[in-house]
Parts: sequence; C-alpha cells; structure tokens
Amino acid sequence: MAKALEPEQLRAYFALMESVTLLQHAVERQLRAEGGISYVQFQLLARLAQAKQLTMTALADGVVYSRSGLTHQAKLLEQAGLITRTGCPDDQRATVVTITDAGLALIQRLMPGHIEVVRDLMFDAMSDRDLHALAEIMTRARDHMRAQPPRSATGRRRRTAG
Amino acid sequence: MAKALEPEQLRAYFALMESVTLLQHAVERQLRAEGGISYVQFQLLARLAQAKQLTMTALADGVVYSRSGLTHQAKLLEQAGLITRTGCPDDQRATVVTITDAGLALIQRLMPGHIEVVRDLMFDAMSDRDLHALAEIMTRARDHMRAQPPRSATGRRRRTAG
DNA sequence: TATTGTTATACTCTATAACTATA
DNA sequence: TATAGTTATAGAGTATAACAATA
Repeated sequence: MAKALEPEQLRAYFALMESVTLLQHAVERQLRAEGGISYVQFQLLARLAQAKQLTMTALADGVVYSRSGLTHQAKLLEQAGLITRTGCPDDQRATVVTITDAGLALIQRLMPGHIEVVRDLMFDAMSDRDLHALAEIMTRARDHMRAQPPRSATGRRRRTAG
Repeated sequence: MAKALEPEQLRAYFALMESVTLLQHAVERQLRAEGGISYVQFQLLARLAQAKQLTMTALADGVVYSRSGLTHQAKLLEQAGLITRTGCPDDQRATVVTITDAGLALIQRLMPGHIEVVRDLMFDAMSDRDLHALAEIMTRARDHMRAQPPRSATGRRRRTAG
C-alpha cells in the first residue's frame, strides 16, 4: 500500500518536526511569560492584526481545527479585551471577529521578543541562501497542504480561505 | 532591543509553522485512528525502536520537556504493554526504558500509513532538490537549536543527548 | 437540507512543586 | 549538594455531540 519514504525524506521529516517542536516550545515560553497568551492565541491575534476582521470560520482555518476550539479561544480573547465579536451583516449566521486596540498593542509589544527568539534559535545559524530556499520550499509546501482535502473530515473545513 | 526579522525570515517562519501544524494534525489523526496513540507517544516509541533502550532523561530529550510529562506518558505506554521500565545497573537512580515486541509491532504497523500521510501532504509536491535542501537546512537548524541553552530553564535539561 | 456558531461535557496533555532515593 | 525519577495536583487545550439560528 504505502511505499517507504526515502531515507532523505525521513531525515528531512524528523529534522523538521524536531526543529519546530523545539522552536515552538521556546516561543510558547516567551509568549506566556511576556504576554500571558498561548501560541494559538498569538496566531489568532497575528492573523487579525493583518486582516483586522475575519469570520470565525476564516479565522479557524489553519489555526484551530474544531469550531468549538475556536469558540473557546475567542471567548478567552474577548474576555481579555483583545478582540470583539459582532454579528455579520452579510450573513446573519456568521460572527465577525475584530481585533481591539489593546489586542494590537499586545501583539506589537510581544513581537520583538518573539522575533528575537526565532532569530536566535533558527535564523542566526542560517545563511541567506538557506533562508531563501527554506522560505520558498515551505511556502510551496504550505500551499500544497492547504489545498489537500483533510483525510477524514468529520465536519466541514476549509472555507473562505482568503 | 530586538531588530525586526527580515520579511523573508518572517515569511519562512510563518510558512514553516503553518506547514508543520497542518502536517502534525494530519499525522496525529492517522496515529490516533490506526494505532490509538498520540504523536508524542509515537515519537517515544520511534526513538525506542531505534535505540531499544534509553534512560528516561535521554528519552525525554527533545520530545517531552518536563520530567513528569514523560513519567506520565511512560506509564501509559507501559500499561499498554508497549514498553517496560527497569532499574539501571550503572546508575541506581536511573530508569531504563525498553520497547517491547508489541511496541515494535505497533510501530511497524503504523509506519506505512504514517509515511503515506507525510508523503501525500508534503513530499509529493517537492522536487528532489528541494527535499535535499530541506533535509540539510533543517538538520543544521535542529543541531543548532539542540545546542542552545533553554532561555529560562526551570530545572535540568538536555543530558546524554546521544 | 446545509452551514455558522455556541454550549456542555469529557478527556488528554503538560507543568509545578514536593518528595524519595542515589551519586 | 546535585541528579534521576515519581507523585499529586491543578490548569489549559481540544474534540465530540447536541443544539439554535440562518441560508
């Protein structure tokens, strides 16, 4: 059924996963210590900092898989005053999530330290050429993964991806 | 204090994190569905499948950060009959973890499907050149990260890394 | 009927601190 | 005194299923 991965694929896969695990731990520690938020919450806020407004479904896409998981996180972020949720004029079913000034301020406050961790841990030991290659490769990989249908979707997924 | 990441670094970082998140979700789903184990448990078993025997500390290294977290996982794996824990003759304080035949069998049973997910989601859309570059870059990155001292170590970390 | 989102619930994972035992 | 590991506990995260409301 499944052909084995080439040794080099296995090597790449394990190195990739372990690196990201290490990086994620470090980054989570920084976010928790300096901002009191989790990595998922940071991702949500970072998305909103770019887009200003997103529906719950659009926001969940690629960050949190289950709808209830996002509802939970949104509740926490709303209670912390970092986002607001309002009805959507176009579609009455939808909820529009907006980042608040406090949310923006938090992201801006956290970003330097966040970036410092990532730089120290990963990019400082990487040549410009490697960096460029990595960006290219992973951008393509991400786009490919996004386009893949989930292997066993229990509910709906992946809508309004823009 | 912290200089901003170059745009390309940011692009690489976010693409990397999102890709791995998507990959991890897919892989976790497969492992849970076909083997009833988590990704962390898979990682532990996969390590043991290679090394046969490791101390708790060596096993924790790079997979689970807290000692109690590993004790918890080891207990679950032991209850499931996938590993055994015995005293270490060299150092009476240490615990040696050994993978059982059932553990090996499980890993071998899961590996094809696991690999299939990784291949479909990531490597099928990657050229041989990209694969090679990725393996090189991430191997170096991992080694660099492993060598970095944790930013705020609460207890001990990183021993007997071999 | 399908989709958006919420709620309630249960489960898993992880970390912190206190503890035992050995080096 | 420092290290290896366990335990107890508490907190956070996520998913499932049932639900309400809209398309």
